[in-house]
Amino acid sequence: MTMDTDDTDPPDPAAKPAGTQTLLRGLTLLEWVAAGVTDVKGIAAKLGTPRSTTHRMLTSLVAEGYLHHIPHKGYRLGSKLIHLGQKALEQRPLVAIARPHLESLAAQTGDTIHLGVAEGDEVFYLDKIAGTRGLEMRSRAGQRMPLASTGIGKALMLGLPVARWAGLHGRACGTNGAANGAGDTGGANRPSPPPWPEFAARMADYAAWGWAFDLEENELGIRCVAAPVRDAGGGVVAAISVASATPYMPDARMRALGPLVRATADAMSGALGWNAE
Amino acid sequence: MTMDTDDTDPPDPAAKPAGTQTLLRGLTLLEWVAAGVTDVKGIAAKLGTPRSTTHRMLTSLVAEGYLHHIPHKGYRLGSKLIHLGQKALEQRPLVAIARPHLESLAAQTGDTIHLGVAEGDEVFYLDKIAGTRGLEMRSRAGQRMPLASTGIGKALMLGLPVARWAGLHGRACGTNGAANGAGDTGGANRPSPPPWPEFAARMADYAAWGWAFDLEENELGIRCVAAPVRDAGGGVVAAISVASATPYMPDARMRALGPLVRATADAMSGALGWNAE
DNA sequence: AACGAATGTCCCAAATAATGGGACATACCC
DNA sequence: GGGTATGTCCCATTATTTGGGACATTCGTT
Repeated sequence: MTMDTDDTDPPDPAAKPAGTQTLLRGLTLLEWVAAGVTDVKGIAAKLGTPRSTTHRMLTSLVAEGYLHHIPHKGYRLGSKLIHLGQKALEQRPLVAIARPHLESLAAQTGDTIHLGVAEGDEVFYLDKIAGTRGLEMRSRAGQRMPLASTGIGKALMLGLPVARWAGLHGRACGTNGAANGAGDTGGANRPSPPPWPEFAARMADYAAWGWAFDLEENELGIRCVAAPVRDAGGGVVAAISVASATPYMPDARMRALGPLVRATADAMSGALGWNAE
Repeated sequence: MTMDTDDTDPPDPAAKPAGTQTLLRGLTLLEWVAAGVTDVKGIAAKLGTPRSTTHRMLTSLVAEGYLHHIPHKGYRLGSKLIHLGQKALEQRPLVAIARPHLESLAAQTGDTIHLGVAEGDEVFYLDKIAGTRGLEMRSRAGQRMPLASTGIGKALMLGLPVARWAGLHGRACGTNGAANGAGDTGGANRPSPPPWPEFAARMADYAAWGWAFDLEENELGIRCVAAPVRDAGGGVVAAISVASATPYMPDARMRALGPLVRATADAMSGALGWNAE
């Protein structure tokens, strides 16, 4: 038979303590179809249900739009699933999903944690957990910053076409608060990112590592390590970062933090449906 | 955004000829959650099942990852649905075939590109490539819209019998969200298509040209140019469109875009086995 | 601090809803 | 034309669900 997508894909070996056999079976059926089993016979086999029963479910699912039936070609996932999937994405309160991970990271590092997404050419902070090191960063959820001048921003840029990097870099250098509605916090002398050649070189490294640094390029005295968070589509939808005062962030510690931050970001990605492939 | 707990959203009033009550109920439950009903009581009400039964299904669905349960906040769609939704998209060969063409169009125009198919009296968006003009359209894959009120929809109508045009036009005017599964997020004041005589006249032009326009008839400030995609059988199976804010879409540009969009659509048709007669 | 509303949990007897074994008619593949 | 995978229907049997209720909790409000 067609050895398409291998077997053993969506096993769903779990024990069913439930009292909803039919529902769960149907759902499992959908998963097998998602895994590439498209013929009645195969599905019945995977499910362990007789042809009769299997076919009945199949028909119902098609009638409701959860499956698409191509006469003599087999079954495919239907458009209702596309719709639900999209809704699921929308409903996912990123902040809520992220919280536990952020807290875990905060607990492990003791530093300030940020969660942000890209909005236009800027980072938009969605959440923040203050560090326990005494000093407080004046960042806050709801704030914006140029993408190219923050750790989170650079992590987010890893998900953008490389062609845009130069432009974003330029914006971060020149535009020091142009038409930015946000009342600037204070110090007018914001540091600038390094010149383009070096910036590009660093970004290349960050891309290779899977996490990014910020070496006092945005705020003097503050360094941070960030990593991108991906969703089911593989696109970067957010980024998280661990930031602290330079004294607490020697080079060695930053290098050590990289894998940890990335691992946390990846865990979040998983919660969003991402599958490393 | 805020998930207004609308009513009348995903009714699914259909008659259940099936022999799979439990499965269908569970699926309907998912749809209500997608529509924004997040509390047990509300769901039970919508479903017409007792608290006991409802809760049992809820628990099973959560256990399987189809729902996400936030302790005292209610239920949300789970990540398994995000996954299935993604797979559903992947399984549509059309999406895969279309991608490169859409990307090419996006690169050439810099605007937002959409791919959609007809489902009943509506357009079903399958894919979208956001434009590079900064502004973001709130459309998304998995969404539905009346056929007669979008550029893609009109392009799709070119493949339907002329006899149905009037009916579809009427539906787009009157029905402001009938049994539409999409919880509409915003303004209730959606523009209407032009009166029938003029609508018909324009459609005739579109048919002659091989592409269609949308002049802020669906969304104020948004104009678009669309063209139908045909398969080997010659039937219209999908449509693509280039959309942007009115300032970027002066009449002259729309006229120029027509041939380009159509050429891209034809290229896709070719990939699907279509041969211009 | 107390109270009411909404939920999370468990039980269980009844009966409804799903099961699965078959018989047939078709549509394809070779 | 023979073989095979499916689409369709039936039906008696029984396993699967159902749904009413009692409690323990938790939360928001008074």
